[in-house]
Amino acid sequence: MAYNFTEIEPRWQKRWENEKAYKVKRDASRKKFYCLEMLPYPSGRIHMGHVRNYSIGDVVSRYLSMNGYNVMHPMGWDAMGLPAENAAIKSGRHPREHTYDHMKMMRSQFQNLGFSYDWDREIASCDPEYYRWNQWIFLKMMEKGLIYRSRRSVNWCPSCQTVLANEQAEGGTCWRCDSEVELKELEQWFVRITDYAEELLDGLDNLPQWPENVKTMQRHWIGRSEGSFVAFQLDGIDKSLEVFTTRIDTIFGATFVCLAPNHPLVKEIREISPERKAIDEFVARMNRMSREERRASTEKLGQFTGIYAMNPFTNKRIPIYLANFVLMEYGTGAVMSVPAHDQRDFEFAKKYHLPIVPVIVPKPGFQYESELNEAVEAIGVLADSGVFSGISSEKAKTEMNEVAEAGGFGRGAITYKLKDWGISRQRYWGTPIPVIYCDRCGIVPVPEKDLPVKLPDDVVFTGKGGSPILTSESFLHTSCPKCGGDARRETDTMDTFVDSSWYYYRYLNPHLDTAPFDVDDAAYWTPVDLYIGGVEHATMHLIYTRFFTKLLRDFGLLKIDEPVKKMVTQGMVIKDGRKMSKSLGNVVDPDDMIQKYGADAVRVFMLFASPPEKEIEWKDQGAEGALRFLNRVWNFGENNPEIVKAKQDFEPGKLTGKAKSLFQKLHQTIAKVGEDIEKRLHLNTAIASLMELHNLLSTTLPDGETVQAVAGAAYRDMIRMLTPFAPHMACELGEIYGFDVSVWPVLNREFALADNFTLVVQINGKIRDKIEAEVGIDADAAFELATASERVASELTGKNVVKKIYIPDRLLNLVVR
RNA sequence: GCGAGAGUGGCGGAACUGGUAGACGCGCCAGAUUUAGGAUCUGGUAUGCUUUGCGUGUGGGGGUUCGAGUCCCCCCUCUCGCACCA
Repeated sequence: MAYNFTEIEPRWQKRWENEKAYKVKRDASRKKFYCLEMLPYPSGRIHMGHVRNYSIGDVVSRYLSMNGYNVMHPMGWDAMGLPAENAAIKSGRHPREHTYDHMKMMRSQFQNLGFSYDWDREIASCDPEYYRWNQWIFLKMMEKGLIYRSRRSVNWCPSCQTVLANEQAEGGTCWRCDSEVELKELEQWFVRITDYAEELLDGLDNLPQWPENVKTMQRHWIGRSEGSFVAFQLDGIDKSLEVFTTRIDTIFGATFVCLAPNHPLVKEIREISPERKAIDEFVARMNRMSREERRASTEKLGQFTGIYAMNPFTNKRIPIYLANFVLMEYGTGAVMSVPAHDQRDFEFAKKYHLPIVPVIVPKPGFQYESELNEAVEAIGVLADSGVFSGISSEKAKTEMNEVAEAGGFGRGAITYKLKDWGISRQRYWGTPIPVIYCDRCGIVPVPEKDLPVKLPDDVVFTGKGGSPILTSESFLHTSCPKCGGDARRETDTMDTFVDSSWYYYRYLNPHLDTAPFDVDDAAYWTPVDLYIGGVEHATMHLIYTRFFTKLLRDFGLLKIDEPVKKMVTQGMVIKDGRKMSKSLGNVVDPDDMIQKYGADAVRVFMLFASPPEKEIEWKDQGAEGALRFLNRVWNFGENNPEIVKAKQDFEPGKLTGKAKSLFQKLHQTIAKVGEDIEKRLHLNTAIASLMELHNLLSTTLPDGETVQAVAGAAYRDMIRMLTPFAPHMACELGEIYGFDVSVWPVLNREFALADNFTLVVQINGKIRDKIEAEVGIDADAAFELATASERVASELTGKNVVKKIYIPDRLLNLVVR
């Protein structure tokens, strides 16, 4: 019978499902492996990126299971979020129905690919039994003082009267009605992730198995910087203004101060300023500028406020400006400007004709020109800096911090670019934030026993008039847990990044109703040994999830500091050199491909085309090639059943000739495939070496019983090694020919050693001959062999061999003069 | 601009610690089989030349070394990330 994947694949899929073939339990007697892939958003259809991501994880899971590991390999759904809510606005269907339909469709697509998930552990983040633990964690954080409320601006559509997500406000207009989007400030909930900034940064050093680029991106994202806060007294009002600087050593060169246009002090300054009108105009102008406009231009724009500040070190009066390049989000939203030593300040000073005073000598003997062309940003030795003149920048930083601290006008400090995590969303399809507002008691957390706070069903999805939750009377009105009086529920829901920050712990006990997960199970299964997903999550998700692990550890639930031992980011699947997208019309549908080539061939191609971290270009011809390979393997069995079933009655040590080299190749392949999967995850070369083995097997004509017996053994082991890649076909072949494909072949390195090698003879580094030689010969023997070659000998006549370099079992290089 | 990574046949890629560059596959060419096509099988496939051989060749230039795709320096190109972070 020809290889018929259409019949074979569904049959095995059904069998795996019925047998719960991939169900796992905690088992202290076995070594565990937690293999995790990023859970998908249930969009309804899987795409090639999913196929690739999950195929990689499936190979590792199956391989390690075959090697005796107790492998946890779960799957679930990142099921909350905006798309379902948008669909509800369009169709009127409840997001829940929509989402569960999608999950069902995608689950069956995953099953069509033959992935080895323990479906009994499936989770969906929209299930109240899941998100109640988001709420539980929120309450714990509240208890620990890690939650606070603050104002933050959101995109607001004045016509729909609703908050818009960034992607709904692209281009500055509302996605539904095209009105111009405004910024509106709302009270929102924040998590103090910055309390963990230091640990999140330092922890990166303990993750040797994470890609360097991901760690670098996280370091930049966290953005630690050491510097100083310094307060500048305002002239004329009893107020001071705090700046952050990393270069307090240059403070004697500070000739002005700049504020972010939205700095809170601006309101007070304008009251007393003679420049009030100009200030208002400038602020309005800045507010009109969109994010893109700001990003596009590096032109320095500023406005004098008419007010002055006192430099606490020089006691000189310097002007205060508003400047477009000062960001309210970072530091204090105010900077001291030292144009001689900071390029931005320099450009600003040039434009507004402000004095430029150098106070750092970068190198001994350095002379400043009368007019600078650019700022001198290097550190060096201080000059014209009062008592600090003559000391180094580094020393000055320490001493000036001390002086500032003693004088009560400053201190050394560390700031981060990482900001506290705003988790409020004015949306329906998310986890309700478990808080109640009472007129008498204020903000009251929902008691643990009342969890989960479920999303209401009596809501209307119009896309107008704020969050749909506001339309639910039953949800809105409640009683205060403290005083029992009338109260109102919080209507904000959580950012869905909360859901995905800890889901892999819930897989351990998806139905536990007394805790998010069992502490002992966590001690056994965690950390995740291998996590595979897209690089696009290098910062947000992968920082949040590290943060949650540290939180849960501090709540006493975990004993680990980091959630993931080895992280792998896989590259995109592209088509015609471009990202697959609906608008380009180049989307390849996995279902179509499975139908055409079978799941096994699709998997093999996806893994064979490229190493995981690289981009991969989908090509039908590539999948055809993979199918051809599988076909050849199948047909070998079909055409040679007596070989495949041949008994393994030979002594490996006594093999000779073809039988011996085939057996060597087999063991070389076992070694190679194992290493490629385990150490480097280079599944492409693993598959290549299986192809090589098959090529040798099919060209080694079975002449004689011993060769036949070895060929049979080689074929069976080859099928076993194919199981992680093409599980349906491998299982089918195992069943047809009656051998077990659930155990990985045993490697014997001794058998992998060849008897002969090709001795490469070089003269002065150029290859002059290649000679068959016995493994293990010494340099003299190699030299003798080489000189016995006519070609080498002719090159040597009349010349002296100055040096012989022999690399055992590889190469002999003769240096000749 | 800053940071990270990558440049190897017609294409995807291999070469793991400096030691035979191009494994494996795709495509292409030739042959076998076939009425034909498809499928399958066999062989070939970096490049130049005066082709039993010799030379050149891993983005370009230099260097270290007996020996460099691999290490070092300079330059070019591309991809990704960050982007006025004081």
